[in-house]
Amino acid sequence: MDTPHKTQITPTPTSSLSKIEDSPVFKYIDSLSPIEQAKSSQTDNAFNSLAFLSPSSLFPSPQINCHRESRFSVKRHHFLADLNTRVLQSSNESNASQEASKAIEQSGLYDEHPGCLSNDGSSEGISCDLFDKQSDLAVELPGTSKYDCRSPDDNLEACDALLKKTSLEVVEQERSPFQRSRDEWKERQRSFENERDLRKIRRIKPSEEAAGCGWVAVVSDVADMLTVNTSIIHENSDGQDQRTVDSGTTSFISNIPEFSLDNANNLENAESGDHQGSCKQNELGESVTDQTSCILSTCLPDKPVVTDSSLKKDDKGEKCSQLSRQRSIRRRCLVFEKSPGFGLHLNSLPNILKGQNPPNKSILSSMKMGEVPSDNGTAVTENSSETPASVGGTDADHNTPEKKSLIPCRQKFELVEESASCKRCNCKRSKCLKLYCDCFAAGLYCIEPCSCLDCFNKPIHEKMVLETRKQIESRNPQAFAPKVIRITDSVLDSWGENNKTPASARHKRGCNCRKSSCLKKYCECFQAGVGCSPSCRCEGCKNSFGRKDGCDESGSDGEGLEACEKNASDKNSHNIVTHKNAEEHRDLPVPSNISRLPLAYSGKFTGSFPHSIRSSSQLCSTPEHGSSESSLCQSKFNSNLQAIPEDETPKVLKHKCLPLVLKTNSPPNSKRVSPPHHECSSSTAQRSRKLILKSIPSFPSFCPP
DNA sequence: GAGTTTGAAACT
DNA sequence: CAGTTTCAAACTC
Repeated sequence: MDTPHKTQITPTPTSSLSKIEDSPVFKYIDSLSPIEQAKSSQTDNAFNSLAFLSPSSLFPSPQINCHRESRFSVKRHHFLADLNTRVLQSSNESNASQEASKAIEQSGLYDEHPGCLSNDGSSEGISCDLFDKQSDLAVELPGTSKYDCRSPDDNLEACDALLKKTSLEVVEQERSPFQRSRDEWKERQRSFENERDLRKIRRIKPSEEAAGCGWVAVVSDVADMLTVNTSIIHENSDGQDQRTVDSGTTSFISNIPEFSLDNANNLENAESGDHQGSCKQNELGESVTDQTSCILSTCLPDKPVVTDSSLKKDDKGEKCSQLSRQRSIRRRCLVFEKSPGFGLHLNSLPNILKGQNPPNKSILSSMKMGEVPSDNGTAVTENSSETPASVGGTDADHNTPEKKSLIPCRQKFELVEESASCKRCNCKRSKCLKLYCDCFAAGLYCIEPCSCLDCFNKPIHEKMVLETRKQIESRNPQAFAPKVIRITDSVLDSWGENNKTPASARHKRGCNCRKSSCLKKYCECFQAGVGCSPSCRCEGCKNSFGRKDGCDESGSDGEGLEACEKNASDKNSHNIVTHKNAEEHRDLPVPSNISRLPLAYSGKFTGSFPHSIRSSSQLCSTPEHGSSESSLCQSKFNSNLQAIPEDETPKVLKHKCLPLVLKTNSPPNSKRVSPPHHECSSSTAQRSRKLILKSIPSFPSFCPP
């Protein structure tokens, strides 16, 4: 590998691919070398600035943070203990000159297969802190290595490699606390920087994709990002080629520059070439078609996730295929990390959808992003709001809970961002620095597809954006929080047996519609595909997904339904999908044979993309979502539900706001928090209140923390 | 594509 | 907090 060029480093938001060579990624490589400690603080400074200005920090979408946090914690708990043990065991074998990053990564791997090493449970004298911190790093970049360690053949090899690496960890322990601390900080900075670079690279894509956000472009884009960890997979799983520096970042370095929309093959080759000669050939032999599939697979979790375990290394080809899938998984994970504030904000949903272009693209994305087909052919809904341990009960045999809980989420984020790269806002006067701007509201920078004027919502105006954001948040802490949250069935029940929507979600603050009867996308509830709740102040609510007064949206309400269907048929009739089967329905409130686009497909999207995206199970757990009638309409908006951050719900649930939240749900400064309108009969209003009170115990607080 | 409608966001 | 204005998306033609 080429010697990194160390001098220049401060990547600007507009840095190009050419700068990658000068980018932190290379620095990261440097960091892997033994002389790292001798580096000056200059690097640190650079990192500091970058770290704090990175898009992620700039758009610290609450849900994102939450997600990360939860994810980190989960992983840590899972493998820290094992790691400690492992380190002790391997300390005797120290022949290491391996990079810490690899060790860390391995730790993640080990997490997946603790059994690959004898676990005597001893953890004497090992600093838990060290691993704890390393684990963080591991999570940030390649954290998902665990996914790759699934195959039996890989396990042993990976474990061996892991043992080798641990020596480094031991060395780490011997260093002074200060030094360690500093190194750890550096590591973190690098992680951020790497992430930032990835984003930059991706942001360059839009221009390249000028043609219009073709699905290929999007996929490629994703793949491009995901490339980062590919080598890791091979190295970890094969252990045959340890020559490379092998940190995720390193791999990234080698691959990204080579990657382009045109040479996805190169990408694949580069990934597999060093480690899997046979596999390489195999992949090559599969030609462009396979290329696409490979790339797609990277975006699509379903296959890898579900079928991995079932894969057998019967032959190289099979093995290669497996690796390819594993790669996909990793990539997804990485992408997730990079995502800036995912457009969970309701405002973002429309944009995301609007950007969808060709149906095929959408289909591809949808089919793989949101849906995680089980090996039995059924689809498994995402269920990430659950704790990893509790997720994915359907096929735990295949995958660890974490797989399900994490991958789908990442995919969502990833896809959202990708999709968001397409057409988005059209602000004329807000400078895209107000919540009027969908991009800004979603925590995203405006990019080429936007038609905005005088836009300040760009990386070059980071400070301004950040300040504005802070300002808005100071006014309304929930301004950038998801507008739609999941609610529990019990809450729904408390509202009234008939007030269930396909998705057990509701607009956090409720709508305030007066003329649209909550039957048009003017209504945020309707737009999100959720029913109105008692917190809505709408007048003449006819929300087909659930009226404020508790009227069932299902068949009984001909008018609402009619409107819904009409609306759905207007532009998206072709998008209506049919239910798959009862089994799927059970998990997938809004079944669809097509997309499961995790990203929110809001009604705003009027393209040809097939809707139907089902919402995550967490969101739509109600079994009866489906009156066939409403399902038609519902399918159209299911995707919106997906916008609900996987981890948001838990977070919300954590908040112990009073049950009467419906009244207090509005942010401190929220507008239009007037009492429910009188259109609805007072009796119904009262009933709603009573119900609310009843729901106190289980009602997920809508109010901010 | 232009104009209108709508309701959230912002402002007073 | 309520009323008004601004804004951009949704909608209509």
